[in-house]
Amino acid sequence: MNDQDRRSMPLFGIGIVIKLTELTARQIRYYEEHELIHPERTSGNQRLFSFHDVDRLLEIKDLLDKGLNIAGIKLLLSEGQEKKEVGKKSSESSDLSEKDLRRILRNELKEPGRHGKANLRQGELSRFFTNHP
Amino acid sequence: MNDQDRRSMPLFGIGIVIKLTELTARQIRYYEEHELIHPERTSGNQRLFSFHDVDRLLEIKDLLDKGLNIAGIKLLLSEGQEKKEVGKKSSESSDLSEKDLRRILRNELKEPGRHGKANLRQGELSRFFTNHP
DNA sequence: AATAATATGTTAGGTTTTCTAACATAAAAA
DNA sequence: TTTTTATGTTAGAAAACCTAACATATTATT
Repeated sequence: MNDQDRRSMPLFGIGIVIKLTELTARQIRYYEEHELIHPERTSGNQRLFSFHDVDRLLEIKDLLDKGLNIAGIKLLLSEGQEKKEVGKKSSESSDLSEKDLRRILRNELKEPGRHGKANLRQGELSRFFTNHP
Repeated sequence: MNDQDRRSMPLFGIGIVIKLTELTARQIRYYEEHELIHPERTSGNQRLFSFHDVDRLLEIKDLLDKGLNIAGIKLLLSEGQEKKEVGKKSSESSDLSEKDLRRILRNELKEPGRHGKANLRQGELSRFFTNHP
């Protein structure tokens, strides 16, 4: 089992995730509804979150704090996932380059620090529990 | 927050622990009843296990496989916990030195390997998720 | 061998947690 | 001003978990 597997292993119930992220259940489910996270389910349909999911949620929280909306966050976080996106004739849903948009958003956020609210920074949970590089 | 805190942070519901350890709920509760583990509880009295708890459970499983009973395991695993054991006039409950007993049990187990049942070895879960030293 | 202890299975009834779906609403965007 | 967005709240149902009790196979003790 590699690091990637470990980070995506379904481990946490929503109750613990609520405490870890300080998000509400409603928020977490809303972000899932909008495909920002994709937690597993138990056989009985209860959500099971991985380290990776929790990291994403912390990132989402951070970006919302910074004024982004769900659509923007979705673009930002979908970085690197556009692997075998087959059959998408250039610009399926938006009409300006998504890569450019991402770059814009990215730059819009380059002023760091001074957003001291979350008890766990950004996407640091799994790093917290995994390696200290 | 240090490593110790991380390892003892209550994170897992019993359902996930059942999968991780391949123990039954009955077994896990029985081991708690006999004070081999001390999982936290939610405000609603549901058990919440830490990495450390899961490690202990894997160790317990291993030792049971090797023929130890609960009492023996309890002695073995209580290693290092006899810090400020005040007011215990020498041998409270047993009459031969507990330290000796532990040493005996310890030696009884020095033939390793060939017990290939558990899917996760010994007390390796949290190491799996934390540092690779 | 007979009896007792140990470790675990099973079941029942109750409580807690989580689920979806619907409606409500403040703030932001159009 | 009207619409959209992100979140709150509520209700009813399902899932997960709880304790307690009784059952039982295996192992120890007498």
